[in-house]
Amino acid sequence: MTEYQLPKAYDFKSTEPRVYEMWEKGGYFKPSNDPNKPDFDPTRKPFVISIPPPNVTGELHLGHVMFVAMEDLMIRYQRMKGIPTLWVPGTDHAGIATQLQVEKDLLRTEEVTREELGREKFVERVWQWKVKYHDIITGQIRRIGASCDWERERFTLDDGLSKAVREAFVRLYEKGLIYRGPRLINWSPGLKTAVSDLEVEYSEEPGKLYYFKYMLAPETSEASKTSEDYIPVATTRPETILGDTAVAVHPDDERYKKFVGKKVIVPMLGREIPVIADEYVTRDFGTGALKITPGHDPNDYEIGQRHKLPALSMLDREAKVTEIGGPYAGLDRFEARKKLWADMKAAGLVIKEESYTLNVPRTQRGGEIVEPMVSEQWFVKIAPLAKAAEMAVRDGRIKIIPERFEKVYYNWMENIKDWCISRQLWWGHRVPVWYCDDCGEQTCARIDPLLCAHCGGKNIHQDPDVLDTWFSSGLWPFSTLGWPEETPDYKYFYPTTMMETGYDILFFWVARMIMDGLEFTGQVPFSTVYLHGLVRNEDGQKMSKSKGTGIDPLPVMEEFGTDALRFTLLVGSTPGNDTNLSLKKVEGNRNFANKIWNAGRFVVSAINSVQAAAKGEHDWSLADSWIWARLQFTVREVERLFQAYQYGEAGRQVYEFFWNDFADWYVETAKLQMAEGGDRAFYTAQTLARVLDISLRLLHPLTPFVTEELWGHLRKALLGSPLADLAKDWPQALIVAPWPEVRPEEKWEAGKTTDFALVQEVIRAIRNLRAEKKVAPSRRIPATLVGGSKAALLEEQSGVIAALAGLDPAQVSMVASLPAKPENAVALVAGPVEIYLPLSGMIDLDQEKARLQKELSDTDAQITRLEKLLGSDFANKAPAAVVQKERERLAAFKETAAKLKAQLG
RNA sequence: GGGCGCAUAGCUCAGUUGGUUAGAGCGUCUCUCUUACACAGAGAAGGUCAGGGGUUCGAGUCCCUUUGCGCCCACCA
Repeated sequence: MTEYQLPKAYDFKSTEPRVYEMWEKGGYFKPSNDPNKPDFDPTRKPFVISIPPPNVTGELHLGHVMFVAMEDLMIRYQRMKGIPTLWVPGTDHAGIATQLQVEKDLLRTEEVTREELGREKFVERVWQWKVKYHDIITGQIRRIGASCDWERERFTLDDGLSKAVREAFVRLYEKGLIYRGPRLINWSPGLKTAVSDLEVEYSEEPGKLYYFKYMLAPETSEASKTSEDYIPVATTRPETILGDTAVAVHPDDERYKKFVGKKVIVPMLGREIPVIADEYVTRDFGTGALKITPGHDPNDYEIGQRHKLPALSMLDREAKVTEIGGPYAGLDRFEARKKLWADMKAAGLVIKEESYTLNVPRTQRGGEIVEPMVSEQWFVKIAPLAKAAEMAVRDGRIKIIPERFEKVYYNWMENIKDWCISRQLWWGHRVPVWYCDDCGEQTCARIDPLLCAHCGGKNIHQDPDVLDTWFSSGLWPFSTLGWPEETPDYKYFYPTTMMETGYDILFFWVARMIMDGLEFTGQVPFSTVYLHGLVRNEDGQKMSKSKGTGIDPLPVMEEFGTDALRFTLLVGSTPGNDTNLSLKKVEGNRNFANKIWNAGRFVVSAINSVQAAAKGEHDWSLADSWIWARLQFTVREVERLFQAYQYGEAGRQVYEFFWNDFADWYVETAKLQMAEGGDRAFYTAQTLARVLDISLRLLHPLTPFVTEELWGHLRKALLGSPLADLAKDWPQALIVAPWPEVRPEEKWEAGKTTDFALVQEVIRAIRNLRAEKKVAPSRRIPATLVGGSKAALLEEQSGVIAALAGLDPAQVSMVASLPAKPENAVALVAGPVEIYLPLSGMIDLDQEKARLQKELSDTDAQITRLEKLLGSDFANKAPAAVVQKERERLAAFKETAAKLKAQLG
């Protein structure tokens, strides 16, 4: 006999790393059908996920745990179904984020700026950083249990992906979809780079609306010298007055009609600018007159284009006033605002200031106020790509879950603007364009050129800018598989199956992958997009490192185990909805993992106690049939819910099955059956083992570590026991054990589940009364059960009932009927069963009567309700099955009522 | 300005083709160291499913509307 001394509490700390190493070393993460191997079968359709690559910035957060939990669940489920699965891991160089971190680090530790270090040296330092933090983050992803194929790991800046980026850029360039030019872009003065529209976040902040006078220029003011010699204008950014090139009014605005075509004087600078008419102006906002700064405002820029106004750059890259600002040149934008306003006040040009709530644009990364300015940048002409990407979702080639995000996606695609892809950074893919100093032409090339493609001159230099991080991320699903090469991996695993990520990067990433996938590979990059919600803290606040409201996943995993955290995130969420993580929940799920473990310990000890195999067919007890039926139901439900992407609900169902049905009820009855010994013990151990086995398989995608560990013990225990046959075909590890299927051929019957439910009801009724009457739990009491049509069932189950309800087996009598009501006994009614507990000395007759009376009136209320229901149109219009169900319930209630009435005499 | 989500037990949340006694965990209360587990077991209390209207035999679930909270997009100076 093999004995296992499993520890009382599941020790996840030592188990998790050991189990993960076993998986990784065992090669279980690699696809079962590898196109690079000789036995490759191209007809087997794979299931593929590209990981959302974590940044190499060294911050593990709950978002990572969330996507690993979700994707690992999907991958493990498919893998157990025998489908070749590939989960491609990797990391993202994360241009701005990483460069900022390294810059900060350098300044802190060595007190050098990147400029002092120089580009080449700085980039070297970032690579060093990358190596370090890559190891940290991938170590942490492993720690969460990600079963991805690490041998296929990629980095957005590695050679292969750089080649893919180059290829993509050149193709777009050659197609004319990439262009360079001066445009109004979002400039981050702190980061000193352009950022895309998506990287700008707006926050409501208190500010002021400044009203001032635009004086009419002298030579045209003759006619209205005395009364109307200025146009009142309002602005939230007075410093931009320095860059004004017009004042606009609505063409139909009677107040200002006479000014249109005339000139006004820019305060403090004396420049003359025209008054123009444009329908963009809202008459009833502010003063109804709008100052136009084409160089520093997107709307003004457009108006400027329409009216051919010059766009003056009155701010430089550090947001200091340029020489355009005359006397204010060199001042910071906010100092300039103050000084200019003060000067205007002194000059009598100020009308008033008003409190005003501003919508301030700030950069997503640095957080400082973005300054719109005109700058020479690279852009992708996005409309053609967007159209195709929109269609792919509209025609169903890509499905987004939850569906409501499809609308959001369409809306974005339809209103998309060209994408500014150049960044004035050093860390990233360099723009593959060279400028010729001789002829001035551009050379865009896949391989670094030595000569100008136009004049053949040698004096060429590469564009200093790098590409937006998301430019390379957009290629991720195919670049990681070898594109642009037609590698075996690319041919077999692309297009991928599932894109699972947070809804917050739908535009940043998902949309761009779809556009790029269609453009470069001619195929959708994945067929399903599953968007999970964001993980918030207990108060529902967005977790933020700067605000200190974040929960660090590592200590949580340290305290409660990875399974507990994963299970909490999966079960606590519905697709697309945010979830608040509370440590109480994680603790509860730690308890669940421990429950699994301990139920497993019991099963293993039961297996170990079996002396010999039984011969002949399996003899099913009522409890055996019931638990098996419940298990089959759960298997079917989990399968249905997994298919419908309702992972949380699936988790809840297994949880309930395992804890309530298996651990609380079946294990308790199994103890009695084990005690019988002989064949009964064998069959019971067999049922325990089979139910545990299948439960562990169902749970494995949700709680991989504890299930793997326990399953290993179960397998070993079985193989060393008379039950060895059960496990003889099992694989070495649960991670590759076949996914459970419903097996209806077994000898259980649906009717048995209601029989067991009745037994449970009888037991509960007795327990309930005992607790109510404060009968000591250790006290065994006599009972008489009147079973009516179910008398035989009660007789058969009397052992179970007695043991679980605390009855004295020697004083229990099961009868079909009683000639007379027993004296001095408390009566209970459980369905068709009457229970008499002769609790002499404990009965308060009036109290008893009141209890029964209440039960009767509750039952009568139900009868009345159902009779009314069945007498209504319901009987005609509702489906027959539903009506039938209600009829049966009514009959049951009537029976109970009759019994209760008899009791009350 | 446009769009979306949420509002269910004290707390955190499930409840996905509308089916009639609305569930769980935590917390609370009572009891129990019963040989898998006190990270446990047994029992109990607790909800007019935000308000109003409608559709239907039947609404937590579908439609309209009001209120409150949150998010996304756009960015009227």
